[in-house]
Amino acid sequence: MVKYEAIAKEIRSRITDGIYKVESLIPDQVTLSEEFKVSRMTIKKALDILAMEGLIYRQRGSGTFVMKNSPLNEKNAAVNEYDGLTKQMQGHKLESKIIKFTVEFPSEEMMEHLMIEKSMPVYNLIRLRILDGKPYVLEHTYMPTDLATGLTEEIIEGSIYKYLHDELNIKFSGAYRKIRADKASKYDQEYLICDVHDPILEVEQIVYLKDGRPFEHSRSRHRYDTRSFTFIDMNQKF
Amino acid sequence: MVKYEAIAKEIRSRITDGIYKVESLIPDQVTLSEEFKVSRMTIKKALDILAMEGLIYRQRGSGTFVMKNSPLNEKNAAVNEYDGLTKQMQGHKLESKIIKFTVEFPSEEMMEHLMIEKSMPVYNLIRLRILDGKPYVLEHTYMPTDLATGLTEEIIEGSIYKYLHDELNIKFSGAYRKIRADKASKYDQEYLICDVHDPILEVEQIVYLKDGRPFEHSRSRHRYDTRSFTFIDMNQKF
DNA sequence: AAGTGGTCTAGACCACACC
DNA sequence: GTGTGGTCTAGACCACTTA
Repeated sequence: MVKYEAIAKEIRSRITDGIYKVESLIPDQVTLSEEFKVSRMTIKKALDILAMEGLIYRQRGSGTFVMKNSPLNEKNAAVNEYDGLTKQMQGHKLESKIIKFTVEFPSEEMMEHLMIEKSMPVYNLIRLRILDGKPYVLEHTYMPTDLATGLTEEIIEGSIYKYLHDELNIKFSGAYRKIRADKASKYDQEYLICDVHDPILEVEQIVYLKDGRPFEHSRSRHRYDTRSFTFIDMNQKF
Repeated sequence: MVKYEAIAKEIRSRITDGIYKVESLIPDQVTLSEEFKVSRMTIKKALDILAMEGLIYRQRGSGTFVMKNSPLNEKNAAVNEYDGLTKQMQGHKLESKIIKFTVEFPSEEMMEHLMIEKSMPVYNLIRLRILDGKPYVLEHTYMPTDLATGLTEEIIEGSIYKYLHDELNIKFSGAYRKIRADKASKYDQEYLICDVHDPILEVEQIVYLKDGRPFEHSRSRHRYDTRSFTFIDMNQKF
């Protein structure tokens, strides 16, 4: 681990352990650089991380404070979802029911989303994810066959992302997401076991590889009463 | 403007103008530092910004590429909302209809969200925002009276955030948000002019001041067919 | 005036990819 | 080996707050 990450980790635990108390000043950057025997730039980089996490707040001329933080101390499962549900839901029983698993040529829309030619086949996958025995989310996923090669029913019954990571050594750079509310389709009603008039929370997602190629397009449809998305925006310019 | 911001801006326009073409290498950091006559650290800081925006991707040993970007070139009104709707919706006609504007003692829930005592009065404000003549969002807002002092009907008919910024010189550090789908309440139906069975997209938001104090709690309820939230997560660790 | 955090420099070394 | 980006340094200057 690099120095600034290690220092950020140490200071973070001092905050959560109460050594640096809420709403009080922490030592200034020069003092910290002497304590950790690093340059001030390195200390600043460590503090940048904590500021992005919303743990501290810095004011030119005054110093660095520990933030009052109501939502931050909670385990905030922020909207970082492209590492898959399996990883997020550790400690829960997560099952997958495969509803559809085919290979087909892409639609116009999918050609655009995945930036592929008509001739590149895509996996078309519909999975119902069941959390602790209850229907949780219905996922409609498209992946180009040249990037997610060798998918089998066995793999997609478990964790696709584990397979991609461990077997194909695929790395992601990030994702584009769109969240909206929608009416329940017949599909939603059947598999999520919800009423015609129950709202659905849909997350449309395009995941990108490190080189910028789109790797997956999916629409995840959630029951309105089992899922919400929380996140934190800190340190934006005003 | 500081150097690295100016350089980021220049490189950003070279990308959007097609001078640096998609999927191709851009000049290396040393070359750029010579061109802009700055140190390499400053170039790196400029590139950090563009990487966070998802415009470029850097690979150790290889260089810096322009990302293939479908959603990124679009005007992505990301989820940075605490600077108010007025600022975001420039070019559109935005009206506000005040439905409720009172001062009251906080509920247990609001005491917790805003981290205030029972004795600190809060503004309770309900506004319907009307975009280009159509009902757009119904906002339920609570603000402590000691932080948002001097609110009047006149102010809240326009831009509250402009008042806070220009008159009270208040600065924000960020916000906590939760997005969910919900059924339409009687209120929603009446003011957003929607059907009993239309889903609602609700954004719950707590905005924080620079010193970490909670400044506003709001629930913004949107028609499901007029609003979605898009955002980009880039450069996460995997 | 003193002390704080923010920026910037010039240079060094390292990790990694490619040849 | 060469070239790339990532980290780190020691020091400088600036912007800002507080006294």
